[in-house]
Amino acid sequence: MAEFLTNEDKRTCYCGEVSEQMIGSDVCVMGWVQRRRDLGSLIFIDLRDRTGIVQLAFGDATDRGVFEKALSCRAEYVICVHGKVIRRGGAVNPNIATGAVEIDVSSLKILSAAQTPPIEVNDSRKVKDETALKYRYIDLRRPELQRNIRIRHEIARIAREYYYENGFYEIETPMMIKPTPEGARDYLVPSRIHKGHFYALPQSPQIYKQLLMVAGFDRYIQIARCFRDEDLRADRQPEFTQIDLEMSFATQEDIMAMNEGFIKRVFKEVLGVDVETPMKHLTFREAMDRYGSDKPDTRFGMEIRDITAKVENINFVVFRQAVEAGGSVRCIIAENAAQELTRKEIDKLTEHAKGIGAKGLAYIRWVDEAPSCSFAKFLKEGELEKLCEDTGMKRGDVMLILSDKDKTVLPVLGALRLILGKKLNLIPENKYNFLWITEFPFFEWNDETNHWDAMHHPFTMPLEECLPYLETDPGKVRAKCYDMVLNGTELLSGSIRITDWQLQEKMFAALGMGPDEIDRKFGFLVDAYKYGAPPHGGSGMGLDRLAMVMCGADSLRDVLAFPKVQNASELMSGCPALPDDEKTLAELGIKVIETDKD
RNA sequence: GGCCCGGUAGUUCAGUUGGUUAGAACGCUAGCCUGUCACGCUAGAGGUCGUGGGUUCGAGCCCCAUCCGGGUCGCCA
Repeated sequence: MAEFLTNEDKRTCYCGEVSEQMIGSDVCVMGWVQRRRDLGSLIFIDLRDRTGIVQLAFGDATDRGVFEKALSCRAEYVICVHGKVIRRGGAVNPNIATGAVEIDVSSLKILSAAQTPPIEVNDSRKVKDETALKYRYIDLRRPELQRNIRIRHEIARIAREYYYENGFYEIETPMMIKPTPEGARDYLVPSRIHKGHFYALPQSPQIYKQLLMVAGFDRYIQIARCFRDEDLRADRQPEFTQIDLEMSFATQEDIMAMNEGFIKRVFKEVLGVDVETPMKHLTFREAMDRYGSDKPDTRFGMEIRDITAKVENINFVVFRQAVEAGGSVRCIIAENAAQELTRKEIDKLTEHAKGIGAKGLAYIRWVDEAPSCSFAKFLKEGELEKLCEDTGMKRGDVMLILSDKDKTVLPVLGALRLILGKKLNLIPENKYNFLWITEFPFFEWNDETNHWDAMHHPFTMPLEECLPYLETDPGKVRAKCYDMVLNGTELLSGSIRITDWQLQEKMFAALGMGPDEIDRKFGFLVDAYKYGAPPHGGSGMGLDRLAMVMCGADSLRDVLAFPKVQNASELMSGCPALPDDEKTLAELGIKVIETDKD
């Protein structure tokens, strides 16, 4: 039978706060039993709460009843103790903050007698995700997760403080909105009153925040929950949080600077790291050319090089065909990697490259006296040596060469670059490389639907200089759109919005929407811009991703309290689920149809 | 939807060419122990080998199917 707290049980401090300054004073602490060490007539209990651990001591002088209770304590019991802080009788434990002191316990209440937990609360004992997530409420007690969740809280707190100080209003936008077929799949919520109709959960507060600018609020911020019904990744959850903002009468530079200010502050306050601002800028084109990615990790080099001109005299049909088809020949050079990158390893990389769209991968590997080359038989005397010399390839290096359309060559080399960076340990830890990527293409050709899609979203302002190409050459149109990238992770995406309704209609038209469709889907937005709209723009920063990088975690799961697994279910509660009474579905006018698994 | 990896005790794992009663560590239970802190020592309990089917004299191991978990490509305006 559990004991209860009374008015005398007032916690005086957290476990991790008990210090040498408190020696001699009476304290009351509460928490979970981390471990009990029973030495016979001497018992020690490590008591844990969110701040850390303090040792409780029970011995000769301890009241027998209290001693018996201490004896009965097991892992994860929740207890409340009163006692006196004393210097430790034995050795100091340098591994914990409270290692010089202990509490000589005078009373103990067992508030909850825990069953033996299925998993241990211990950072050093790795439990597989499946089990850990099923018992998430236990796993979350681990110091590492406690710390991550706390850091996440700090980020959110600092965001609010910073943006409030800068004149932003926090305004909530609806969580139940109109479904749109554009972009990611919506999560749908059925309407009881309007049978057969659905609300969508927002993929972002995009349109509403723009309307808040039209409404004159000038500066808006929201720590906004967003939903996308797409497949998960380590850095992608179906439900995620953005630090979402919008500013009126602001330029792209103003918005970037505002975000930089936040990043500078949050890194300083949380990690003690000074972030240099203004951050470096790279256009989308440059990023693709040099790193094969619109979110390059610039913590290491190995940049992509265009060697089309250097191989034009080589009579290798693969290169020739690619160039004739409008493509290019490009390479990355892994310096001093020839020992590690064996023929077998290169074969693996080739397979990987094929898996992501390349037709093949050529290489030069220079380990012995003379370099070996996958297309040697197509080379004339001296050509290989000349190629090495021209590209600055040295003995000990490996060059990976790809020839195809740029659309294939660049991302594949970019992916190989990242794999090699990790494999060859080229990525320094504790380094934070921030970067703005700008001038994204507005349109992206969709091979499946055979029309242009908006790369960012259709409310993005094109660069003025690109307006003439809108109808003639959409592929050339670049946008006032910017991503903040940190160590290869896209942290933020934002843009200046179109505030001219006629231009907005033009953009919709370029995306293949007829007047009726525009009116049906976005009529209210176009209308809004007819009644006086300030120029404005904004951004959404991934709070989860920011927390992930700041915590040094590999997965969003490590910074979310209750994450979902790969198939978008949650293992603890077992959602999603079919409502278990028929009335619920009937009221919604919904009938579930059994389908074959496809 | 594709590809790759995994599923054996409460937990993390080992398990040889298919061969006796499936092992270890930690955890758990009991006993002993006055300075431990991953306490120590002694003893003990604990297994539908993810599930279903097949091959075989015999399957944790081989084959087929399926479920679950992880990574990734597609997808993510």
